[in-house]
Amino acid sequence: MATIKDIAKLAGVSVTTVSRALNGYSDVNADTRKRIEQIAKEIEYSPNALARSLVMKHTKTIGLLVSGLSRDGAKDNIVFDVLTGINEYCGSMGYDLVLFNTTTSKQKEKTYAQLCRERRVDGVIVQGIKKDDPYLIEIFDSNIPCVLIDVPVENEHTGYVSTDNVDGSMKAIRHLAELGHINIAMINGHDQAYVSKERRKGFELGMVEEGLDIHSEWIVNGEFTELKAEEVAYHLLVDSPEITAIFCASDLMALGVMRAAFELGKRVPDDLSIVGYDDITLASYVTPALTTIAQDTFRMGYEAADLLLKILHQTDEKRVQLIDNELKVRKTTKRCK
Amino acid sequence: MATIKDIAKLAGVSVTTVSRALNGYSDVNADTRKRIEQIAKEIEYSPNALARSLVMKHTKTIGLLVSGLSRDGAKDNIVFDVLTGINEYCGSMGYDLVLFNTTTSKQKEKTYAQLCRERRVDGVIVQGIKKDDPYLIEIFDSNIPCVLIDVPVENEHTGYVSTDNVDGSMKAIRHLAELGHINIAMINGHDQAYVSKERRKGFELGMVEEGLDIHSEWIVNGEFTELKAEEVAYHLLVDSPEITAIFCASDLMALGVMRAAFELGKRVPDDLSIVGYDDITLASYVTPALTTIAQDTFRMGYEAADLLLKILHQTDEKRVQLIDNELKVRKTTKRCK
DNA sequence: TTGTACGCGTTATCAA
DNA sequence: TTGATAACGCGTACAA
Repeated sequence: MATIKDIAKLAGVSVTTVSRALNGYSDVNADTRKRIEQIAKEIEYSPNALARSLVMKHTKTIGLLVSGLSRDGAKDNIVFDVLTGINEYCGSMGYDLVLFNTTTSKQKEKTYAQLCRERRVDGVIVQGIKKDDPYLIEIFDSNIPCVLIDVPVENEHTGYVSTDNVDGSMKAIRHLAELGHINIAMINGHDQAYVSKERRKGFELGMVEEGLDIHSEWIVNGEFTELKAEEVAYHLLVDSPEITAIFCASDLMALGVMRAAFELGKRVPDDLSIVGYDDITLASYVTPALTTIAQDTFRMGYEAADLLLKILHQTDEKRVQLIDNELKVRKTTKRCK
Repeated sequence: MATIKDIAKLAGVSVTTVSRALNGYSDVNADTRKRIEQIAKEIEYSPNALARSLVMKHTKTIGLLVSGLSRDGAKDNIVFDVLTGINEYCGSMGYDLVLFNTTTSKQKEKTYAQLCRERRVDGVIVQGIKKDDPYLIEIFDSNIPCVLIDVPVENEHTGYVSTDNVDGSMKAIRHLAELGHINIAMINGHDQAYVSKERRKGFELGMVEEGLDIHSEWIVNGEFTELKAEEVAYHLLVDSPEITAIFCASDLMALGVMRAAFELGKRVPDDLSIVGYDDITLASYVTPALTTIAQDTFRMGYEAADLLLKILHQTDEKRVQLIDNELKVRKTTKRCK
């Protein structure tokens, strides 16, 4: 593989001159520059990013730490959407992405800092991390620039992007209340997710705001999975048939609830109204189409990358970026009988 | 950031010894090794992969060239699934993934070889590339180990993984013929995709095998998009109401055809049977659930990574890996009236 | 405008 | 069992 040394030899100049010519420095003769560029093209020279990074102290790469990069993560397209957003912005800024492997046990031995430092990534974007993940402390303590998705951590070198999950949930409850629903239940995710806490808070705030009673036994965890949500919703609806509406902390769980309702012979939305969260692709394709709180996940990724690069270049003091969410009324909610 | 030099100083030995100790060489005193490891931990040393790669001539990274990494690529979860499969295998083998940016115009100036050589990736996996993409020639001509998804290119250093698209399509036609369908149309993708050619061939072979007439005007391109497929299917069904079944080269397009049927007041599957291709997540969630030819896209990614590493280490002569596909009969196909 | 010399952090060769 | 020393490919003071 060709190096600047080869070019130097061929052009009869020193490597310094070649380096300067190729990097667009002004203090190099126009003729020599042209000659050098010509030769570079001829021998198909590509700069060695490794060698360059070694001396330049930056790699122009962003590390990606993604938990949901597993087989069933495909159903909700959230991870993918965020990834796409990150990719879009990073690409436009000349940064490449490296996917870290946190899934396999082999790599799990490595600490967060080790992972990042080995590859010498300039910064990291973290997605799908749980509250009790040991990485979280490391992220905070290390001095590696980092942006998290949906996990509020703030620091000199770390920030986050999220949506207003409290407000989003309140929108859902308001919508349900407007339709005359009083007995509203909630299927939440799990206690290891920050969004779950927020969405529950929004649920409760919304209920209070609307003057509705909160039955704490009507708030159950569905583990963010369709199956578990189906199961808990089934029992919930059997035990408390007076429930007329369920707010779910994710669309996937809402799908599970729809199944449970079907099994019990309850029609959606006639007998049971359902509101989801996320607006995944499936939401608008299932029948009936799911009413949900939409998050612009692509934009979350895009803004995360933007925020990270700003932290990197210290061009901004901002450490938090909130994205709008929006109630999308479709076919799973209806006026209470 | 700590280096082996720091450790050497602290331990009172040479860098050579440190290097050997940390890399598990046998010719180093047990005591010194222990001391070195101890110090390494204390000062939080991580090896610099850049420096190592510079001398080792390999980076333990695989480059990913993905075309469908765009916002609407989320609907069909194919790209994501393949990515997950690649990630799974590479992770288990200690390889990291770097996502190349081919989408943005800025990076589009770079040639394939430049992209790969700059980052010094050990190999590349290419997905979603079209027949007329200039990269294709480069992939063949360069000597960079590469595995393509669904593009038959074979070489000393390049191979591919795919499914038997001819056979898959024949399965679809056989199924339709068994149900008594005679007037079968096909919505294909576009001419820049290899799979389109294959699936068309399978369609035709299947029709011949079943003794059915092929109407060439009943084979139209839907560009692999839902919208375009809906449009062409609409016209097709208006012009030729005798059509009772449509085979689509992708599930997304099948969804478009379902819409077209709905607009025309045709019931699926009573008035029109539809078979898709891919078995994306949406396929089993829409109503009626889509009959389709399922591809194990996760496995395609997994096997692609496996094949690539084998080419890399020259442990196998194999350059092609075919994955099974399978007809999944659901609710969009029915006996012809 | 150009060249010399050094350093980035590592591994590898050879000699001690 | 250990240590100098030379690479790897590049950028950059400093000198010319």
